[in-house]
Amino acid sequence: MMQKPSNARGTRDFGPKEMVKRNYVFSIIKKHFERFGFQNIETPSIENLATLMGKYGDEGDQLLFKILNSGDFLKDISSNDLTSGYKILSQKIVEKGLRYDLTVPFARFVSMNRSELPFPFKRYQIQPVWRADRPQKGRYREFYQCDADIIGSDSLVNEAELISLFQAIFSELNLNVQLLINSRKVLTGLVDALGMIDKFTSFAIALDKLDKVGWDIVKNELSEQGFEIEKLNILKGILEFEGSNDQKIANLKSFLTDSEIGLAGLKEIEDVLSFSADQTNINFDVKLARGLSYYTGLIFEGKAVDLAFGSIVGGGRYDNLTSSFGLPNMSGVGISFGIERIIDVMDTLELLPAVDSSACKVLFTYFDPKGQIKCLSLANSLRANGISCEVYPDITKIKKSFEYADKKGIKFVAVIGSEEIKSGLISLKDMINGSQEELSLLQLTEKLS
RNA sequence: GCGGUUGUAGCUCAGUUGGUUAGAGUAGGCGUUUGUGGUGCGCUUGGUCGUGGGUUCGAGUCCCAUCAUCCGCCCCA
Repeated sequence: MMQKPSNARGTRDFGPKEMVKRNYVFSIIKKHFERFGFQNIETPSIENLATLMGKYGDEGDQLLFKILNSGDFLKDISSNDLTSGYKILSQKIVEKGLRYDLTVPFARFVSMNRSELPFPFKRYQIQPVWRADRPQKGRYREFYQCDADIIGSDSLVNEAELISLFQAIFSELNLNVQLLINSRKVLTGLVDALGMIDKFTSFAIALDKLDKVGWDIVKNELSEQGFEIEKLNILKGILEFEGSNDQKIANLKSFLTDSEIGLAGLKEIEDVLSFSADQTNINFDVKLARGLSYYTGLIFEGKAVDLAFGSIVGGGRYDNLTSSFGLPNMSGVGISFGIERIIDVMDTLELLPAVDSSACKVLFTYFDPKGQIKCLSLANSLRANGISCEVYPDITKIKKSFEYADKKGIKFVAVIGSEEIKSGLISLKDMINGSQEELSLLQLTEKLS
């Protein structure tokens, strides 16, 4: 019996129409990556599980897709192993996993190729990643990440370049965005000033959801962690402070006077902003925390202004990404474009092209075997001149080929019948306005070039 | 991992308190004086009602389970 086919959970097919839209966004991002001097690399979909495990926290480890060993994966398993729980057992029958992000494979790559790469090394990578997450709106089990990183330089010029890159890409995509920036050091300074330096992670997680859940919930969560109410009230004033980036920095300076690291963070933000000629869509936001634990310096996050859709860009500076692969002291900074969400947002705002600019321009059609042969050779002449075209494959009612061209959005149909073969001309019909004209091959080539 | 929503034709959905051969629109196919598409008209192919159990004389409709879906939460892009 035939069973109804379906996609694996959380995965999607992309038909020709979707691919036109996706390729449009991908190509613009790729173009700007290269314009800023980033070099393309790819890494395998499959990594050794040892490379991936422990890099994303306990939650992340659970979301890794694991690949069962091939062959008789049970041959070395004892009955004792079978009763010791899935965690122990899976270590013995699973050695590989699907990549969870592009950053960790990149770190492995840099560590392995350190002697051959030019440093600072700037790479970009656009590949799918997999997470065994529960799918939701804007969240899939297979999705593309689109990362650009600079590793091996701690200059703030790199941060400034990434901000320029961000602005260049969204300017061309014509999507209205805002970039929030902050520094992990400022956050550290804040926890320090609150006297709770050992609670940094809980503090960052609570702060990160302030916009979503409101101050009261964040306050309760922090006071349960042991933060003092009076100090939290002072914090509230800082978080709610409104003004220009410079005013916010000045305001925080007075609060962080005793925190060396906090002031250093503020200085970094000042410096990076001073590199940026256009600051209209850049906002210093103390509330920005970002979940990933490997960030150590400046962090940033991009959001669409016209549509609430979560963050569509994330990034920041990290100091020790490659140290777990045996390459210490490599400072890097990276930006990741959430391309699936960018596409979703732009699709909703109807900013994506509906027609394929690379589509065929002409469909050749005919009535008999003589016309068929003629069409094949005419098509190849056009192709030799860089014009994309196709030949309708079947001898059938001519109407069929017109419907086909219409559905595929092919703009012209060239008809070759006995009259055309006799005259040596081509009847070319414009499918948009319905007009028809007779052209020589030369005229046709010129018309479509 | 937790809570809720929804599963009927390729797609969007209707289907009254359980009651004969499960409907519509749209898409697809064929035709509409055969060398011309988009709009019209006529005909027509598609469904063991997500799957598996149960209650009943009788289940698309009620109950249980399971899978999928979408929406929240955790987390994340």
